[in-house]
Amino acid sequence: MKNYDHKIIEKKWQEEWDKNKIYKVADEVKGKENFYQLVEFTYPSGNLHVGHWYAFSVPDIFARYKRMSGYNVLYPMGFDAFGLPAENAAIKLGADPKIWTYEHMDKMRLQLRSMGASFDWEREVVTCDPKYYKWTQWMFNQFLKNDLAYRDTTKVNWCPKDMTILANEQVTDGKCERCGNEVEQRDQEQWMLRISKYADRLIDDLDALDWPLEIKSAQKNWIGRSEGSEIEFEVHPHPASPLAKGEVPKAEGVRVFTTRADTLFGVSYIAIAPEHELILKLKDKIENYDEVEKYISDTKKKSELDRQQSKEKTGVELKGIKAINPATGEWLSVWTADYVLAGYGTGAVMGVPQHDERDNAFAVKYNLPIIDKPLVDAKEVTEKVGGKLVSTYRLRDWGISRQRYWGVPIPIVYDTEGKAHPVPDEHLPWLLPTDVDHKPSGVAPLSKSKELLERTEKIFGKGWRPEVETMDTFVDSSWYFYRYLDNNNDKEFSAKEKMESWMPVDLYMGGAEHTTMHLLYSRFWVKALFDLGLVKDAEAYKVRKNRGLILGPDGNKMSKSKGNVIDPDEIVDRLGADTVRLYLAFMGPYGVTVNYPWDPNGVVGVRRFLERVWKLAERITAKPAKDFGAFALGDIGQGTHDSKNSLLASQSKLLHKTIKSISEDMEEHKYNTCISKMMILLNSFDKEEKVSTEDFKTFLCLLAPFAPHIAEELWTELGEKESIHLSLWPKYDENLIKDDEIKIAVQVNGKVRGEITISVDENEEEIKNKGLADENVARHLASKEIKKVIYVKGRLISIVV
RNA sequence: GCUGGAGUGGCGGAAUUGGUAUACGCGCUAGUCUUAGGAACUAGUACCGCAAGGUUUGAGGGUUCGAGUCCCUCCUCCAGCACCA
Repeated sequence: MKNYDHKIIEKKWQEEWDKNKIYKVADEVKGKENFYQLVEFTYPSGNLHVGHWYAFSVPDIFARYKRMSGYNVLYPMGFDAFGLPAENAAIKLGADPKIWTYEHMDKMRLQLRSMGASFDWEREVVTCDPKYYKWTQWMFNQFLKNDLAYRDTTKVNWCPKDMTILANEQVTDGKCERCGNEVEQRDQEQWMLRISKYADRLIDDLDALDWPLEIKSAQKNWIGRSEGSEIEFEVHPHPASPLAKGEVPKAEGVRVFTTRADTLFGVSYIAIAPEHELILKLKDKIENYDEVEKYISDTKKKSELDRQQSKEKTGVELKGIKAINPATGEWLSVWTADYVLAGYGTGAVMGVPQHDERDNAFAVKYNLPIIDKPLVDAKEVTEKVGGKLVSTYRLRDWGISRQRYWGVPIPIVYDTEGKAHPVPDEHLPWLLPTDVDHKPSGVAPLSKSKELLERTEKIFGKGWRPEVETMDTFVDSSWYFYRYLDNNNDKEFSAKEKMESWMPVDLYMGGAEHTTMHLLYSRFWVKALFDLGLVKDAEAYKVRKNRGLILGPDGNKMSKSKGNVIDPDEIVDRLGADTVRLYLAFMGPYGVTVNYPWDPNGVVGVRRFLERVWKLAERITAKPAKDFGAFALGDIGQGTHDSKNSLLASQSKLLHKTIKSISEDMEEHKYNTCISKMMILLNSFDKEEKVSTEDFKTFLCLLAPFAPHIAEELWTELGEKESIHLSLWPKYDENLIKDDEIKIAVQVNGKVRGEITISVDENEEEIKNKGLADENVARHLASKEIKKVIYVKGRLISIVV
């Protein structure tokens, strides 16, 4: 046998598996249960990093384990191919975003294949393919018809120099991250999806899901339901104000939202958001309107993030107007303050310095009364003052419009009056035009496409114009898992019977960073489809596991500037895909959000393990010596385990114990301990003079999900004709793992003082006596009086003196 | 600040879920082999101590025959959210 040359065997088997299509998945297989394992598909950045390996090759271990355990496993892969990097390449390098993206996908497909993962590539999904986004647009149309999509104005960060909208994270200290220019808040019309309508169900349906609690609570907090009261306070021009001119003050109402209606008697002022409509309405009655106006325009300069982060409370009193506390009839001053957010609740709060920290800070700063009144029943008082009990949410509707090129065109056209109409289904996919200039100019790139305009006029009539916005890429990833099931269907987004056989997803593994965005958007999307009768489940993911990050060797996040980036291609080239897979799985348990640093020595240690497996195989395949007789290597079948043969019996015992515990750890995604148990087994095999071929083959089966190439190679060397990956996961024999004799500890006052060997059928009294008789134990008992002797079955004896 | 998670050798981590703490791997030390070794193999390796023995799971307390695991107080780190009324 040759040396372990990963380059040769990995290439060979990847080609062989491809050729024989061993990972091709049928929708139904007689006698097998379907198992749908999903991982978040990747953006085609053009280069696979260690994070991708961790995200895809480690879950592949589980997919392979499930397949060997008799399930019909679907483990698909695709590309989330729309998005900003392609467009930035277009702006910077003059690249065509489509060509850029498709070239990157070609490159990444090769890199992904080098993992030796068991993806069924025939089911690949690419979100920028018109065959895919036709259905994204179709779903948008469905939502539009059912009042789940609407047009509204929202505030966005606008960089006047770059003439582009910025995400919150692209704004630092109110300045554009790229050019350093001051960022403005600008009103932007956009298409919105009514995720807020689903807020209650998105919270309540979490209960039935088998998801980690931390994800559930993160989503709950994100949605942020709070139950409280809406109470109206009358607002009057104050009779004493010179602007009131003796008129009978006319009342306006300001509704406040509070979770503490029980503190209504302690209200000392009212504060409204600077954007609140009341300010304009009472413009004429506000004595210090100039000052108020200045405060409002100052507020506009701050991003929402800045407003929320500043610790300092600021505000301006609206002089000349007062509010009345509906419970007490007392006059209250009215303020505008930027700590009150227009988008949350009603955009107005009642200030209760006695019971709220922020209100207290505000009251102290502006010298407002701090009123200490007894609490009342919240429900009762709400009703008494004519308020109502309501829930309010932190979650806002989802704005899906982007003024970008490389995305799904929103399938809307406007008639000559400017009224919006959906592009009828027969014209879908509503294609992304190609004749655009990518240079940012302050308007959406699609507005410069002649082709799109001509298409629109040709179909709908002269004077009609197309929507020029594209969709947020979170839309694309909200439903991709349905498309894997039926990726070539041009009649439906996915056939009902295919969804019937596969959905919901049995296991969804992904990054913790997607907990509140992707995962929540997708849950909303599924519920909307469900309500429209388009899918059969209101939740798509039965089990979700989040994963952590792989850090650089220095314990920091990998980044080019820190120079701590591990290049997987280089390591795969040097040590092999099997080694990288095994090492990533060995670092720690999967499915917990813990970050592990990459240890360049650790990965070599794992390679060593595979080398030793290879050497053991060499011993086994070597020509058996003639006089080995009944024990000849390679000659012992699984049926020949015989307790009279002590050598093989002890070997089998460990083997079967290992099968049992690896199977258990697999189910909990503790791949690290699976590997350590394989190492222990190998250590024991190495010490044996003889190892049966059957036992070694069983070992290879355990190894196969982790290191699929080397396992396949050695399996074939041992004469097997069919792929190891199509064989069955080993079963353990309950009788073989039973111990007749076990060692138990003997404690004196909680400290281990001895160890005795007992046989399983010994009775408790005998065992206790044996323990007391142990030499070292007896020494510690000395002449002390024994108060109690406790025997924990099969574990220990505890003696109390 | 709030919420969630976590603190175990020099390092990544293990611990049958309240029952012999430190499995497995890395690193380190010594040795064997070698022209050489950043290879391979063998042995050792939680800490203190020559030893007997003692100590140890972020700190302190508690429950228990027995606590890394349960309870209370505190400290530190990580993640998410953050003036949410």
